[in-house]
Amino acid sequence: MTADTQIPRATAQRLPIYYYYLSSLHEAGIKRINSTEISEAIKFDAATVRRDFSYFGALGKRGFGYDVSALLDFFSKVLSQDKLNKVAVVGTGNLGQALMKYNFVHSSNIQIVMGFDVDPKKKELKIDNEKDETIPVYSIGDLKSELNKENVTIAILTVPGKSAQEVTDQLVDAGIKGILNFSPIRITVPNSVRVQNVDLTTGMQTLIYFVDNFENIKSAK
Amino acid sequence: MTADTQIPRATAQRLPIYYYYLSSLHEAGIKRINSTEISEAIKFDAATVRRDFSYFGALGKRGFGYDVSALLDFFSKVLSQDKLNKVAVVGTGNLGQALMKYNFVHSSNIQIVMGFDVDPKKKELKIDNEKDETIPVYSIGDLKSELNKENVTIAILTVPGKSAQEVTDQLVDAGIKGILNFSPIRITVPNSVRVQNVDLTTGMQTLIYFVDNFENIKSAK
DNA sequence: TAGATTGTTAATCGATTAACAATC
DNA sequence: TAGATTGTTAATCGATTAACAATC
Repeated sequence: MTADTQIPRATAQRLPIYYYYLSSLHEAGIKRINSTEISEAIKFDAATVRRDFSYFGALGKRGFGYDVSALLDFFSKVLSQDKLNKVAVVGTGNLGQALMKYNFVHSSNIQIVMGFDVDPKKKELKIDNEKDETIPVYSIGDLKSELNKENVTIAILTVPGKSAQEVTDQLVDAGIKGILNFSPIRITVPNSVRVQNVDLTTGMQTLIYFVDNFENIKSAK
Repeated sequence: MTADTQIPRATAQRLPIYYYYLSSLHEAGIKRINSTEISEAIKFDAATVRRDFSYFGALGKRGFGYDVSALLDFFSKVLSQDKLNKVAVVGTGNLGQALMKYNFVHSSNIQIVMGFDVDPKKKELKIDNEKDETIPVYSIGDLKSELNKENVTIAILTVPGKSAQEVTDQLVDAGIKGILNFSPIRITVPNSVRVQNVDLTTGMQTLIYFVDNFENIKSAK
């Protein structure tokens, strides 16, 4: 939880991958693992795995490897798996609704608790996921008050590119601390706000480019 | 379309961002742009922008900048915006259905034309997006025949982590050339198949980590 | 021509990986 | 102890960026 050293971005991005893999090992009753086996499963170099872990201290035992349970517990704390993170979807068009319907069913620590839209008649989205929830949708005008009422500090941005920056400014003003950005726009935020881009359409376009231009891409390795 | 030099991965990943930005400029009637303005909009260094463009040849004019229309046309060809890319969703659970519903509405060159699931009673998903389509869902057993019938070479993988690798092997066997992987598993494919990972839950977990450990992350810049 | 901005060289930075001494 | 595997140093690689000569 408290890291003495600064963690490189690249390492931080891999933490959820490690966590997921360790969970699956734990579930399968595997008690012990080494960096080579981890490496084979998640496709990062074994040295990268050891280096990543070592940022958090000496988590393994030389000549032995890593204790799955202990490691899982540790990363669980690092990734705040114990606390519930309430999230708002901003922009309840096709993509926003799709995400509300999905609602991170397999992550117990993430829950979408409200949506916002310019069009306030999109109220009360009936959701039929495993949890059978109903997620309220509010007008964008009520952003600040509704977010604060429920203490929501993470937002999923699924508005059209055109309004992405404008809505971002409102989110920042409302005290949002993290934005999962689905728009193809690179939004501007103050230094205290974190942005994570999810490249959906962009990722698909890149994939098509990679497929069509197989030979031209450097070291696909 | 034909690049003389090999394109670095990082550059290829930025192409759709450039394309999207150029489209918006074109739509706004802007005829001319320079690397500094592009840089400000998309948040990559101006030198990175010029370097990226230069992999495709000398696309600009010194002392002038870039002609928006010409650049847009060029990238449109590079990214195969003219041809329709038919895509299959494999795993029609919450996330898969959500994506079928979404169906890349804003990208005219991408279309989800079929889905697959182990549970074949999930047939005929009624979709009510702008296009009012009905996308058929087949049994995973019919993967090869149905994909080949429609000449689908791109798949979106939205099966549970547990079966991700097994289903991937079937996709490869069926002749799939590109996989947009939503599972938190890093799948193994032969060298001739491209994989693009989309980190949805993973991205959200990373975001939460970044927010909670603001001070500990290196050079968030 | 003078001014502006590209395309590219060279320097820097961050991330990956090979190699191995430390040590369980 | 002998064998195995970590944690870390040093080398490498790829990507970013500063700086500027080329040139429209």
